[in-house]
Amino acid sequence: MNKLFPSGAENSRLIAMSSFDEMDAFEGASLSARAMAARPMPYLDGLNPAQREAVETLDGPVLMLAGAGTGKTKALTTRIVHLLSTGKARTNEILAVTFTNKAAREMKERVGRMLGQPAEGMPWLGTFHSICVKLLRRHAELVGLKSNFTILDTDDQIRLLKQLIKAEGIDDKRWPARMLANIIDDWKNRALTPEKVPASDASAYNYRGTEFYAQYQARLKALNAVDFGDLLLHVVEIFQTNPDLLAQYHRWFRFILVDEYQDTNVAQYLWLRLLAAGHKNICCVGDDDQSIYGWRGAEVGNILRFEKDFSGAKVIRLEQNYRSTAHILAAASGVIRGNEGRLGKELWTEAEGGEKLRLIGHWDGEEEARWIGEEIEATQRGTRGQRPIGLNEMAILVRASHQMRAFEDRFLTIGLPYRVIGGPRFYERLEIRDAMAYFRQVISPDDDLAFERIVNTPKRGLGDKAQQTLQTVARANGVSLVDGARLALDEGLIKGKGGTALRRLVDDLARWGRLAGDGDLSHMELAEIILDESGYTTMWQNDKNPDSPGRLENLKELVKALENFENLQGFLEHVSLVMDNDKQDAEQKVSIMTLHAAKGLEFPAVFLPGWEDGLFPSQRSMDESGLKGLEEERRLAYVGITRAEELCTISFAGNRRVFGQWQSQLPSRFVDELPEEHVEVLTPPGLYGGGYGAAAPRAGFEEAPIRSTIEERMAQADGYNSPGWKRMQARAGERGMSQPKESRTQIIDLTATSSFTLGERVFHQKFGYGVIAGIEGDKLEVDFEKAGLKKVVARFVTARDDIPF
DNA sequence: AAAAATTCAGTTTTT
DNA sequence: CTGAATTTTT
Repeated sequence: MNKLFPSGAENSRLIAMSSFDEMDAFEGASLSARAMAARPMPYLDGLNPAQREAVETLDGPVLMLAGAGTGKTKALTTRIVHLLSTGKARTNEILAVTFTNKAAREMKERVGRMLGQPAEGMPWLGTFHSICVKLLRRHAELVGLKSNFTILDTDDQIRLLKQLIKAEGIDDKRWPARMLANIIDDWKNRALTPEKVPASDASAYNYRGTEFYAQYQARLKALNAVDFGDLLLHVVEIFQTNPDLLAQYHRWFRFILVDEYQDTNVAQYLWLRLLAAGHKNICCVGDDDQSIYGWRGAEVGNILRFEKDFSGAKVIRLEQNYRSTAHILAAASGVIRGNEGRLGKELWTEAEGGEKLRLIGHWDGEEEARWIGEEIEATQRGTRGQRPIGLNEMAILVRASHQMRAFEDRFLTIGLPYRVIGGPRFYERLEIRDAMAYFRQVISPDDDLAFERIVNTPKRGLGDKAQQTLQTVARANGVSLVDGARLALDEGLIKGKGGTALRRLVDDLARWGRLAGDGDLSHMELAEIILDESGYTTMWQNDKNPDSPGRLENLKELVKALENFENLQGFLEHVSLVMDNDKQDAEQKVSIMTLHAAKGLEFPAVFLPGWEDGLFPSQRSMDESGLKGLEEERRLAYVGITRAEELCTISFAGNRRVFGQWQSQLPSRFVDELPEEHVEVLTPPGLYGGGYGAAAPRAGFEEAPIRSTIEERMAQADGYNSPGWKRMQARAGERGMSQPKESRTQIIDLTATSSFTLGERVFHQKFGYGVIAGIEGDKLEVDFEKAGLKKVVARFVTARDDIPF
């Protein structure tokens, strides 16, 4: 045990720290090395050769390139077990870092299961952020913080910045705080402190970005607070400026494991490099083809450079896939092949058979949702001719969250149970954040941001002016806002209704603080008291909005969640780091989530809607990051396809509502990259080929309406490589959209004004035949024979005699 | 100071 | 088209 601690003359800080560390040291070490080594190693049996190599290569740097579904987690957890079993390391000597809490939890569980004992003794298995919090609490004073610092979330961050911006008299309309927050985040991701921001970034935020960054950091320090980026950055700084302390950790963490290495940003990379500098026993696991977080600072370069960074690194490829059919793998490979500069990896499988991927185009987003809904029901029943698949085993993966809406709408109307993963998070809801601000204020009275949030919530008659007074008094006396409030009250600066209410709040806060200190009450009781006596609960009870009852429910849930924690502090810490809330309900539901949220998951049946240029690949990615952006989008496509085990259905729509405005869409370029021989094109009769709803060009009769012949339609129907398809793809280049176009996906002139006339007989795909009763720009009022009077968008309607059949 | 009206910007993706 | 945020009205 003693060898873990520095012997002889170390400076006092290290000694002090050692005693701090002892708890961890004794916690984990249980089985003696010899006892473990003598045991057989049955856990190695189920591994394929590559996995086995990854598990057994314990010393020196290892890069495990693990493709999707190749048993990465298995290899990683087995490696930990192997380290422990061979006596190479004890539980507390392994630093294992993940990105998500979910991944950390899963790893803990699996290690525990394999060891046949709870893995509680892995104190250093966690996310980058949670491990950094642990480290930073120990050494906070080295960066001028107190160890009870608060962790701000994005919301607090922006409010803080807004204050700074306002104070400088800048129009935060032109220069939003949001933008500044993103800039600062980006700098922090790149491990740049205000002094280190390069000159090339000087123009950021109207040439005042660095200035504000420095101000912001100073303000954080004054508030004894850190934001997310700081967690990494402060720890890096501590290590850089305290080599002896770092050396201590080198001895401490004898083996380092990193999950999802392709997602690390510069700060995380530096952090790892510092920690691994001694022994170089670092094993990074990742897949360059699944790097999809470039936009938030992840550097694919980190994984591409690994061999250079760690000389003598062993690179092990896991390529045997245990998840998907050969068709799915081939399709995924076909798409990802389009990327340059890959480390190179080809997934293969022993599995045989399986269905091809399915590709289908739809008229618009709503029809896509409708079709997928029906398809899900058919798949569930097994009507489609293969085994019935439960709703839990199906997922819809979208590029952007706003796409979810169409599915939710549709599924609600047909009563198909669904769950949205990664939607608005529980702890981000207004009422939860308010409640937590109360808790924060009670626990740490100096938390001015919390005070600002609660001072007039519920309404206490303390408006802008009163709050301004508080700020002034607090600042003039150099005290926190609560204390400032006390002073202001004593001075009689705030009178009347607001004064009374403020006095009451201040007294309440003090009282709750004492209750918290006494420890006579459970923290759950205390929480309830705070919420009730502050009038916060009452506020929602009196609110007549339809969502108020839900909010009250959430507050109840919040209090219930407290059960699992020792005290309020512990809870608040948990919340700031663990923002997940996948409450597992037992019901069978289809999952709807973004492609990003789907990474690491798998489903027997996967639907990938919205494969349209501009949506996926997203226009924004391509505008902002050009080819790099496109490649990341392509990796996203790869991630999407490889989530599927048996059935993968890709779809696109010809028309979609964007910003409330109808837009025509072209199929994604990724559609073209799907290898033909692994794809089956589904073509609902009558959808393609200028039939329904094809508003034949009517602006100006000079242009003869282009209409596909029946032969052409039939040719088109058997594949997306048909001439019609190719022609449409060729037209993708002309982004002008000025002249009417015809194609199987109904490219329609958006700029042409409607040329329908009153009284004209028309046809609408959903409502049938009708007569035009009114015209408003591109909107028509149509009196339908069956459906009655409706307003419809002109291009949904075609003249009666356009109907071909 | 609170409610109502009006404008405005935004849709990736998140530890 | 929606929700947030700002401005105007009460």
